[in-house]
Amino acid sequence: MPVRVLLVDDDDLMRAGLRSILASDARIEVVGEASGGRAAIGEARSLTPHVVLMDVRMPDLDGIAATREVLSTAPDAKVVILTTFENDEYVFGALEAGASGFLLKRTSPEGLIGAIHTVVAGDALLSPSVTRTVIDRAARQPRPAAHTARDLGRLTPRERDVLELVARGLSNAEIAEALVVEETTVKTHVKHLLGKLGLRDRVQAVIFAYESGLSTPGSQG
Amino acid sequence: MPVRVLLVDDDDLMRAGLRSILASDARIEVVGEASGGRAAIGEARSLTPHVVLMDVRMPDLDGIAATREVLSTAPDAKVVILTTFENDEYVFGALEAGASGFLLKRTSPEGLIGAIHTVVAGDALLSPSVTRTVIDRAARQPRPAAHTARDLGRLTPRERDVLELVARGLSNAEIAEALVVEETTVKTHVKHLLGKLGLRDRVQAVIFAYESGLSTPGSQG
DNA sequence: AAGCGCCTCCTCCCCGGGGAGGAGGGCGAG
DNA sequence: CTCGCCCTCCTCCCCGGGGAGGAGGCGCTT
Repeated sequence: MPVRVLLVDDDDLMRAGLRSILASDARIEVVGEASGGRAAIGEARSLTPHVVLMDVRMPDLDGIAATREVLSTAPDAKVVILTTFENDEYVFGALEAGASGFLLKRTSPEGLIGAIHTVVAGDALLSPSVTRTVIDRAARQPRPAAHTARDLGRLTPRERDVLELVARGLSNAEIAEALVVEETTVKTHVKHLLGKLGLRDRVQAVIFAYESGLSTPGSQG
Repeated sequence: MPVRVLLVDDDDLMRAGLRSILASDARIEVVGEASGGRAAIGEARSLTPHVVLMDVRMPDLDGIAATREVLSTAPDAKVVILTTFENDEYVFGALEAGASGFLLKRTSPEGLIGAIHTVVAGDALLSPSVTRTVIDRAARQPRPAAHTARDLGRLTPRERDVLELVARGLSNAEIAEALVVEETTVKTHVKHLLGKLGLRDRVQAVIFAYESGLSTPGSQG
């Protein structure tokens, strides 16, 4: 039974190239292609590939977000990021999204084929130069976080107020009391900020607050 | 100019085997051997190898400590850990000590030779199965702190598991899936841990996790 | 004047989550 | 052996919170 592979890249030529490289291994079958993140999500669902080779930079939805989506609907699939750029944001974004591999496009054809078999075996793999940066973060952990500030900027002042209180563990009723508005108003603000930040519920909002630096450990008892 | 390599392993046969493998590559020269950590430190100083292949389990001084010592006196040297055991303590100990690679002894001869050239190029490299654990730690993050131990200590292991996933923003259903138990079981654990910690709901549990150091900013996206 | 974003508030609806209480099995300590 | 803790799972119940949709007022820009 061959390994089912889905190719995701906005560049037609790149997909064709990958297809021809993978054709050299009889244990690998390319079951489909997608030229964007949105399409990839649909294809991943309908084609049930074992491995998704995913580009990062794509017009409609980037590879990181697409990876997150694909894995949420198909947790058994393995996603290998394939990109030209070695970029910390990409690397950690991809890994946090659940990617099993992060390869640079300068990888050899044999390396790519080997990578596919490696991830189906349940192991992970990174390009050597990427490994360096990952190790640095695993050994001692700094923290970048740049895009979260941008997301916060999308919130209105009132929404930020509410988020802050949500992150303190207050209920909607308590927030309403604190801000001297009705509870329904609070619910509206919460609804909006969850939507803007792409979060499911207030639990994830608390996590977001801490991860983005809006809240910090020690800021309360 | 060949790559100068120092072999460190308490097993004579292993050193002989490594020597013969490396002999197949003309770009590599084995300049010395050591059968223990203490000896390795001295040899590394006098022989100025580019790469040290270091075993972990050794009688007098283990490979992790030896790595730390070697690199403190010869920061330009690259240390590659070579071990039979894939052990989290070894892996992170080695990486924190500054090792450039962590290979299992089941690595192929070609892989070993490739590894040496990889690290001299300034890159790092891990065995695939090790990569998996390193990624997990780089993506999510590390350890509880000491002062939470009192409160956390009141929780059963299972309750701590659940708290950790609650703090990641998972719903009860998702936690159930992750732990392979029924949702009702998860609800029971959640109920108990909330009671023990004196918290009202899972939102406050997330806050507790961050404030206590169980979760840390940077541990997720 | 028209349009837009923000804040405020509303209703209807549904679900996830937490409370209460109970039950069986495994396992270690006394 | 028995007691007690832990893990597992169950039912019944209720409420908080989030989704959908709408509305009025205010102040900004065009």
